[in-house]
Amino acid sequence: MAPQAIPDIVIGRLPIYLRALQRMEQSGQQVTSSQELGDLLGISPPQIRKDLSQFGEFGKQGTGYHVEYLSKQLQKILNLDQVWDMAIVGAGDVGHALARYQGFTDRGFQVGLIFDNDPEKIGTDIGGYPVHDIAKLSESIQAAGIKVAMLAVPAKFAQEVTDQLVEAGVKAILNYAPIQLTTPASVRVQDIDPATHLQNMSYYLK
Amino acid sequence: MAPQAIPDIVIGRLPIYLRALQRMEQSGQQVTSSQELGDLLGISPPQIRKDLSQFGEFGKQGTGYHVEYLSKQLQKILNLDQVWDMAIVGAGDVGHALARYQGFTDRGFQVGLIFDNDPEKIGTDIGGYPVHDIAKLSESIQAAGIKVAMLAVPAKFAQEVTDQLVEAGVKAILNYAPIQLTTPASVRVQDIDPATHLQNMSYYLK
DNA sequence: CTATAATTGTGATGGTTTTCACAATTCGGT
DNA sequence: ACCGAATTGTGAAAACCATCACAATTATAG
Repeated sequence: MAPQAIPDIVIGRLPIYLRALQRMEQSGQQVTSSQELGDLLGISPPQIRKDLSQFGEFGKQGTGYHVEYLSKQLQKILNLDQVWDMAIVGAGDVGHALARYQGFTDRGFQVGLIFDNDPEKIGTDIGGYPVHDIAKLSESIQAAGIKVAMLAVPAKFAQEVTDQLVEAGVKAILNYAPIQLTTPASVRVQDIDPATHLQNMSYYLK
Repeated sequence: MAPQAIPDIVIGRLPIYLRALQRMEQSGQQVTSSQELGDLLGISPPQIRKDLSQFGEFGKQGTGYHVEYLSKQLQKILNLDQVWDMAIVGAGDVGHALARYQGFTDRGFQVGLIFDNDPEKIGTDIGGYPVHDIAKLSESIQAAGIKVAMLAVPAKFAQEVTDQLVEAGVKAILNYAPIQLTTPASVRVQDIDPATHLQNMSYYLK
């Protein structure tokens, strides 16, 4: 029998655990426990243990988890034992902020190519990367073997650009456009829309 | 018995429904169905019907939902029948992009106050709004009665600023800092961390 | 060396969420 | 006026997920 598939919801928590562990690593902490992680993250300790146990036995009874070891293991599980090149599509304010964001380093990602359709922007530098003509999107991405893209174009163009990304072989899209993208099941999409997140919270206001 | 509390997970889907409905409104579409919404959003039609039924009966059998009416109802449920003023804390790249983002209008939010601690930035204009000294954070937010904040400061300062926001009466924080914030239960937090979202998808790569 | 406290990994239990199936209703066409 | 197709709202069933409780193990202190 095939090793039981891991629920999406479990995968979604692993990067949260990893973020906390890397923070501990940086501060020199060597050991932690499901209790401590849980307190820190607002997640119940049994939940954390159960999530981790899906992938193996990483802890030691009575002692807890070795921070660096667990961190490395999670990185391996999440395919972060390599650095993923990313394409940024759209060199507006959001694309700009993403290109200059220092937080990708050490978390498994780096900027590869940036694209825009504005002749004024093409050829200029953003965050040290040249802006390429979106006309060459598919071609360049395919040539570079890029599998991950961040989409920061107006909603109007988002689906059309997505289709090109998919055609170019991109398998993961971080979507900043406030629109539901349609992709084949083999392509993952995660949406980041500040208004949607805010609306979620506003239910609880008043 | 108290009217059964609505699960968080249901609330989380309402803004998604609303976004699709507003798009339909803009394109002049007057009527939709759980089937059409489901196809569009990748959510099963019964799920959509059940979610909506938690709040009332908005549809008509045989016909579906009147787009404008349902949109208005969802806005009311989400407390979006008013415009919420927001504070932006941190006038770096992210704060900049948020201040200039045109997507809040018509979705229930608008920028109120912007803060930074950099003397070079204080007093300058971003997106038409003046940047205020973060030293006056609590005071100004309290005076303006602001309940919603977007946090775009370095991780290092995020908790400290959060404490001030909480003290000033902020009840909803959209957190762009890559760190787990600690707040009283009465304060909602939503995290936006591109690296975390990317790491989630990278599990499925390869 | 032993007792105690801490902690994991996990089977069993309980709770939540999603899906299903269908009665009830509406609309359009004839 | 009637029929068939479309669609909602919802109770019941199924699937999924989180919590609990505890045996097993480890470290520490006396």
